[in-house]
Amino acid sequence: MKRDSESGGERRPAVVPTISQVAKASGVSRATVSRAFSRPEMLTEETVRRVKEVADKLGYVPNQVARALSTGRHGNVALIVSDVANPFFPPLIRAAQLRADQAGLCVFLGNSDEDPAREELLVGRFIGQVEGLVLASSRLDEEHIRRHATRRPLVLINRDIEGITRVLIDTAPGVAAAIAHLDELGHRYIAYVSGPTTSWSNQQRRNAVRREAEKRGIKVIAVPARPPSYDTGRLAATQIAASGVTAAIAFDDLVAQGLLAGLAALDVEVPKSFSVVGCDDVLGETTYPPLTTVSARCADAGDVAVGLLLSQMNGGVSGEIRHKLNSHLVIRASTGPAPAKRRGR
Amino acid sequence: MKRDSESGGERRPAVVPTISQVAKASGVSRATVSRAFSRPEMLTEETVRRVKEVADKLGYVPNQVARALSTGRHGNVALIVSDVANPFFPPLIRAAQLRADQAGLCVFLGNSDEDPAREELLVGRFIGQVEGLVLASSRLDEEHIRRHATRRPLVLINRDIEGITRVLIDTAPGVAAAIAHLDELGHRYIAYVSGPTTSWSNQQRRNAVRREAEKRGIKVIAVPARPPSYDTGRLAATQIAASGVTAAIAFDDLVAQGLLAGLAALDVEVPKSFSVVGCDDVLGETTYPPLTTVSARCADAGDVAVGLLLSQMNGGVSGEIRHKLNSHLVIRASTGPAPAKRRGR
DNA sequence: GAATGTAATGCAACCGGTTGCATGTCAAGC
DNA sequence: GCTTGACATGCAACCGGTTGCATTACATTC
Repeated sequence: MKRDSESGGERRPAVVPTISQVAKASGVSRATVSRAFSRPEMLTEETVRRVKEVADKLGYVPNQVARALSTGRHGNVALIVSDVANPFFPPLIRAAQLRADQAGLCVFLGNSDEDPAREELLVGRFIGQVEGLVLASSRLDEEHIRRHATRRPLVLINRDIEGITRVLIDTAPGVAAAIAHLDELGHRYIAYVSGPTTSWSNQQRRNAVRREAEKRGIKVIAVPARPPSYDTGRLAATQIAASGVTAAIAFDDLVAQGLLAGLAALDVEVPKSFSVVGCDDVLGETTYPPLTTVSARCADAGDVAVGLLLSQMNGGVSGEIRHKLNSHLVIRASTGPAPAKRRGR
Repeated sequence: MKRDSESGGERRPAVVPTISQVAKASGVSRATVSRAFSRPEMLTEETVRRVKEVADKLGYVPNQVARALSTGRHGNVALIVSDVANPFFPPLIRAAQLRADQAGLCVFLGNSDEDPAREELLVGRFIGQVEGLVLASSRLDEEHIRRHATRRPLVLINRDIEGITRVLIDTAPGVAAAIAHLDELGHRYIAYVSGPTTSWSNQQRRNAVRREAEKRGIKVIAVPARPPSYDTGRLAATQIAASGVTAAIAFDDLVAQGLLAGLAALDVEVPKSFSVVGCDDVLGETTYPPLTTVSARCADAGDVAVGLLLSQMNGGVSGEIRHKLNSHLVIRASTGPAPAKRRGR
C-alpha cells in the first residue's frame, strides 16, 4: 500500500530496494535472499516462496552490477561492426540480438566506422563489462585481436585468424554458381567489380570468380569500386560498358545496385543487353530490375557467432572452430542471355 | 620486467591488475590510486605522474563495474528500436552511437521487434546498468513509459507523451511541400498510402496530407499498406492504379519503393504517367527512378536524442522538452506533370 | 618559535550482491 | 538415548572501486 504513488507528489527517482531490505522485511539473512534468487534449490521451497513474495511486494530486482562485481558474470556481450548503416549488418545485428536475448544477455553495439583505432577504443570500453565479444569484419590487426582473445571469449565474423573462433560466410560456391549461370546464358567475357583489397570477403570472392571463370574459359577483367557503395558502383558503369563485357559480378549488392543505376543512365538495358549479379542478398527484390545475387545468409552469421560465443563462455570449448556458412545463387531478373552481337566478343 | 611475457608460455587469460596492485607497486594507498584517475586535481602532479606510470606498466585499467557499484554511474546508455532492419533506424543508431561515444558512453542496443512485451523485458534488463534510455518509436503504453522515466532519464523518439522529453521528426512541412509540388505539377486527385494506425508518424503524415490537400482543393483517398514494407507497397499498386489517382504519397520510402515496383509490373510509367513521393529519405537515389521524398533527418533524431539524454543525466533539466526536427522535400525523378488525359480527374 | 592554515595523502566504511565455512536443527541408526 | 549425517540457514569476507573524514607535512604569520 505505502508504495502506491499518490497522483501528484513523488518526483524523485523511485528508490530501488536492496537485498538488505528484503532480508529485513522477510526476517532472513541477506545470504538467504541472495540464494532465493540465484540458488533456490539450496533452500526450502517454503523459504523461497516467502522471500520472493516479499521481494515482489517491495519491487525488488537483483542489481546486475553488484552481482557482476562479485561473480564476474555480467550477462553482457559486445558486438562490434564496421558500419551499422551498411545493409549487410542490420540483419546480422538483429539475429545476434535475438540469440543473445534468448540466453538472457544484453548486447552492447559498437560501430567502428572502418577505423581500427576507434575499434580498439570500443573494445577497451566494452571488455571490462562483457563476458564475450563478437567482431564482425574487424579492421584490427591480428596482434590486437589475439590479445583481446586471451582476455575474453571472442568470435570473429568474416575474418580468418588461425586459432580464433570464427564464422566465415563462404561465398565461393554461390559465386561459382553465378559464373556457371552466366556461362549457360552465353556470357564469355565478364567483369568483377571489386571491393576493399583488405577485406577477406573481397579476396574470397575475387578468387572464386577467377578460378571458376578460368575453368570455363571465360575471360574476366577487374574494375574497382572503392569504397564499395552505391555511388562507386554507379561510377564504375561507364568503364564497364566501354569494356565490351556482357555481364558483371559485383562485390556486394550495394555496388550492384549502383551499377544498375549507372547502366540505366547509359541506356544499357538490363537484362536484355547486359547482366548484373550482386552478392549478399541484402536488398531482396527491391532493386529494379530485381537483382540476381549470391545469397550469403548474413543473418545466420550473427546467430551462429553468438551461439559459438555462448558455448565458449560456458563450456570453454576445446580446439579452434572455423565455421563456414554456405551460399547459393538466387536468380532474379537482372541476368539474361548474352546479346548476340557481343557473344564470344 | 617480471611482467614482460616471455614469448611462448602464458596461455591463461591475462589477469587484470586491480587498484590494490597498483597501490602496492607505487607505494601509495588505494585511495590515492583511485584519485589519480578520477580526481587528479586533488593530488600532486608528481604523484599522479608516478601512479599513472606504474599503472601503465602493469596494464591497469579501472574496472567500470566496480566503479558503477559505488558511484551509480555506469557510463552506459540504452537505445531501444522497434526494428533494426528497417532502413529508417540504422542511420539513427549510427548517429546516436557517435554522440554517445564522444561522451565516453557505451550503448546497449535493444530490438523490440514491434512487441511491447519484448520491449518491456529489454528495458528491465537494461535499466539496472544504464544511466539513461532512448526509446525510438516505442510501442510501450504510456503508463509503462512514465514509470521507467521516474527511474532513469529517458528520451523518446517519435512518440509524443506530455511531460517526457521527446524528439519528434516533424514531417508535416515536408509533406505539405510535397502536396504543393504535386499541385504545381497539376495533380488534382492523389492517394496516401498509409502505415500503422498506432504510429505517431503515420497520424502526423496523414493529417498533414489531408490538411494541405484540402487547402488546395485536391482530392485524397487513403490506401493502406500494413505493415509498412516493400511488399505491402507493391501490393497496393493495383488498387492505386485502378483508382484513377495520378500520384501517391507513401507512408515511408520502403512502401514507396514497393509501389514503384508494383507500378512497373503494371506497366505504369513513373514519372511519365504517375508520380510517387516517399517519406524519410533513407534510400537516397537508390530506387529506380530516384525517389522524390520527404527528407526526415532520421540521423539527427538519434544525435539530438542522445544529446538531450546527456544533459538530462548531467544537469537534470528543468521543464519538459519537446524537440521538433524539421523536414523538407527532396525532388528527384519519381514525380512529374500529371498526364493530360487524367488531369482534373 | 609557537600558532594557524592549507594542501596532500591515508584510513576505513560503503556500494549490493555472492559464497566458503560454521552453526544449528532434526531424523535416522545403533 | 546418544551419535551421525543431511540439510537449511547465518556469519563474515570478498569483488574493486569511491569518498567523508582524520591525519600528516609543510608554509605562513605574528
